Amino acid sequence: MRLSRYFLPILRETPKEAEIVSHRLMLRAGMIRQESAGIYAWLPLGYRVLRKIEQVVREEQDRSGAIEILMPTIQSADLWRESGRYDAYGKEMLRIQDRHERDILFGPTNEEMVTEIFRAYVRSYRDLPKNLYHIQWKFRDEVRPRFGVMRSREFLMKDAYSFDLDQEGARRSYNKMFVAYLRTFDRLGLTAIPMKAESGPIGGDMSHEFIILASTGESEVFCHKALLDLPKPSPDLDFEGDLQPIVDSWLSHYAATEEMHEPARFEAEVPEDSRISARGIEVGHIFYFGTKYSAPMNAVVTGPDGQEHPVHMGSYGIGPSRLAAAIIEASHDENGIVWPESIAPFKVGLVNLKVGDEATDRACEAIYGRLEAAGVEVLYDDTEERAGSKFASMDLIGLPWQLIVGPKGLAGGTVELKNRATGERESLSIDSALARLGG
RNA sequence: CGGGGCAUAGCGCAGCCUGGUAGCGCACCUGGUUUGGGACCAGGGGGUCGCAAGUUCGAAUCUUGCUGCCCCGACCA
Repeated sequence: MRLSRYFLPILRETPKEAEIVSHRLMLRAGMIRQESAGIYAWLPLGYRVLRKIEQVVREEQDRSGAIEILMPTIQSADLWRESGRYDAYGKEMLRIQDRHERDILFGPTNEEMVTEIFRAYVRSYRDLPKNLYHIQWKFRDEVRPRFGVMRSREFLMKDAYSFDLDQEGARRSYNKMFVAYLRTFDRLGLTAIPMKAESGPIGGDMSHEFIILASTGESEVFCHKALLDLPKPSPDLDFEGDLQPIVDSWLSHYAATEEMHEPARFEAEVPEDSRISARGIEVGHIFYFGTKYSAPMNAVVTGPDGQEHPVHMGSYGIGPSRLAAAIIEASHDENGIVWPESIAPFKVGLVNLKVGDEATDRACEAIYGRLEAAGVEVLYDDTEERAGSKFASMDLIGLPWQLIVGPKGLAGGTVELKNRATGERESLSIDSALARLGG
């Protein structure tokens, strides 16, 4: 992509409403535009990132055996009356009427709908387990949206729903998601720690929030230092195998959010020099809720015993739009964003330091062409800005690599390759620079 | 939902107290000089001063109502 033809509205000054660093950087880097309180348009750079996050989430869901569907954003109130949640949900739910004055709503979540879909088709335990997920916009009318897309009213969520014959099966499904989440966050460049969460009316130990540590996190969290260095499950893991040992290895260390924190246990179980108490951002939440929806909504299957059983369900959420902000919170410096390569909007920023200089233009065009041909995502700054301004913009938008081409280097047959994360710069020949970038 | 604050050009702000032809910086356009970490000079374009009513000869400025947005707290992927 040529910057001169792209739509990248970079702000030099920080809009005053932006309080936390990710919000400031997303606005300055031209990733998002606020349209209403807690409602954002995704501009090209932001949208590229969002799609990449979505794709990583999707790949890991698929790998774990979950199956993608797409349910609507608008739901009928009647469906929610079946579960009793239409009255229970409160003002967070955006309630609307259509032209026939029928009550409808913009979905804050999809348990009822997925249960309705499931019960319409599945009759036998032989068809279980199933895990259906979708990645869809949700709306929760937060009293006080804030921090940009970190806590917005409209947000993108991946929500998966598992169906099993009994609790034992549900635990296996739960474990798959647990492991899939570890892999997902790892691929996104995040160290997410599963922490025991409020399990609601169902009780039990199957409810965890995945938390990343960040100074701007919303809640206080406590955990054992060892959790930061536990190995992540590998891509060739057999999800049909026994995942309990992996799950147990994570749960064997103390980790809790404010609400679930037990100071006495923390002090007893964790040696003083291993205690971490920090702020955290919730980036995922998984929980088992048994027959909470299947029973009232009559989602039943026939078991091996010939009897009908309400299915045991769990639901598993990850917020890609929130993750975009969370990743920035975890990965930035004073100059701007530092994208992990897995979700960077472009891999390389090609900086032409002297547009109009024939040799420089020619070299840049050649490099640009070769990178494009090799399928390397490149943003080519072919604008007539000054060098300093180009450097500042590139640092701000945080592409992992900057390939800097100017007359001085070219005179000696070199270009400069800068690593955004480390700041390290190397003078290389064009060929070896391209080789390094996979071009 | 309780408490506080803001609304003036795309962004950041001044002007308001004490009413009298709307300003600054950045960004944008033109010309010139510059050119490896956010250049300089000269010229230029752009604003129903959030909306509505009131007071007044005259309202960005005073009064009232409304709307939007932000911050602090209680709640949430």
